[in-house]
Amino acid sequence: MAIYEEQFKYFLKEKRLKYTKERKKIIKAITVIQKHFAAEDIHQQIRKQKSRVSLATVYRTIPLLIDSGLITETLYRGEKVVYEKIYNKPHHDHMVCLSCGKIIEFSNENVEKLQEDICHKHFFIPVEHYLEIKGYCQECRDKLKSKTKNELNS
Amino acid sequence: MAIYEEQFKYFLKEKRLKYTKERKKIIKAITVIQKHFAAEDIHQQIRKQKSRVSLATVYRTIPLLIDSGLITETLYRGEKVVYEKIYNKPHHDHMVCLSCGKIIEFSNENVEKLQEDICHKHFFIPVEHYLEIKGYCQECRDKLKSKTKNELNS
DNA sequence: ATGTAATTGATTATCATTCTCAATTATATT
DNA sequence: AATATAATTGAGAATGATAATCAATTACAT
Ligand SMILES: [Mn+2]
Ligand SMILES: [Mn+2]
Ligand SMILES: [Zn+2]
Ligand SMILES: [Zn+2]
Repeated sequence: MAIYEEQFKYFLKEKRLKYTKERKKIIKAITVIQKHFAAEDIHQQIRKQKSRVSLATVYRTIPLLIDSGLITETLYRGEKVVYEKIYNKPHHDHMVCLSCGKIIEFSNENVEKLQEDICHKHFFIPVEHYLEIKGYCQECRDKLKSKTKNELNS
Repeated sequence: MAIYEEQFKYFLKEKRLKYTKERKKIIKAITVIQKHFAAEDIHQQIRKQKSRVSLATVYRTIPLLIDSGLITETLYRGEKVVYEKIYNKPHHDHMVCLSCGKIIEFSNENVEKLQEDICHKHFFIPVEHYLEIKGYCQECRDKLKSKTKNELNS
C-alpha cells in the first residue's frame, strides 16, 4: 500500500510542503487502519507501532489528507468526525445501527442519478453529498422487537 | 400557531412533566422562528421578546421538543446542531451552498422509495435519514466560474 | 553548508453542549 | 388553601473535540 505514501508525497511536493517523519507515520498508520476512523484513532495506531506524533499534528495533517484525495469525512456520529480512505475506492453511503453502532456501506446508481436530476432542477452544482440512514441492523432487530413488546405491556 | 403549544402541553402531561413558564417561552419562540435554527437562536428569539430563559434550559428542552415530534435535527454544519420544525410538515432533504450557506429544501418520492428498497435488501429497519448535498447555488455559480478560470490561468 | 519558510510539540484557547447543585416551582393530594 | 414532593431552574463549572499560539526544530532548494 505504498501507493498512499506515493500519492501523499506527490501532493506535498506540488504544494511545496515538506514530507516530514510525522506525516510519514500518519499515512503509514492510515494504510493499516481498515475502516472508519477518527483523529484519535490515527494517534492510537501510531502508538501501537511504538512510535508517537502529537495529536495536534494529527489534526493538522487531516486537511492535507483530505485535499490530497486520500480520505474524506464520512459520518457525523454525534461527537467526533469520522473519516475513511477513498483513494481508488468507489463512492458509497452509509447505514448506521442505532443499537450496536454497526456501519453498513451501500452504493446505488439510481440514488446518485436522482440526486443529479434534483440538483439540475434547482440549478444547483453538487460537489459532494452524505446520505446516512439510521435504523436497526438485522442482528439488533430481534432485541428491538422484544423490547418494544415489553414497553407495550408495561 | 397555538397548535405547537397544545401539542407540547399534551406531551408533557402524558410524561407527567411540568408545563413551566420557561417551556412556554421556548415553544412560543419556536413558533416565531421560521426556518432552520440552533439552540442559540431560540435563546436569542426569547431575548428579542424582552424575556429570558437560561441557555441551559434551552438545551434541556430540546430533547423534549424532539420527543414530542415538534422539531428534528436537520443538518450537521460542522459546529452547531441545526433543528427545524416538523410538526405537520412533510419530510424533506437539503442542499447547502458551500459559498453563501443558503439551504435549499427538496423532497423526492423516488429517492425515498429507493432507500426503502436498499434497506430491505440489507435487512435494515430504517428509522430516519439525512441526505445532504453540498455544492453551489445558482447565484454563486457565476462567482465560482470566474474564480475557477483565474485559478486555471495562474 | 546555508538560509528560510514550513513544521512540530506542548500548551492554552475555543466553543458547543452537558453536568452539578442549591433554590424554586408546578401539580396532585389533602 | 395549605402541604408534600418530585420536577425544574439558573449559574456556573466541567467536558471534550478541535483549533490556535509560539518558540524550537527541521526539510529542502540553492
Ligand atoms: Mn464507508
Ligand atoms: Mn429543512
Ligand atoms: Zn445493530
Ligand atoms: Zn450560494
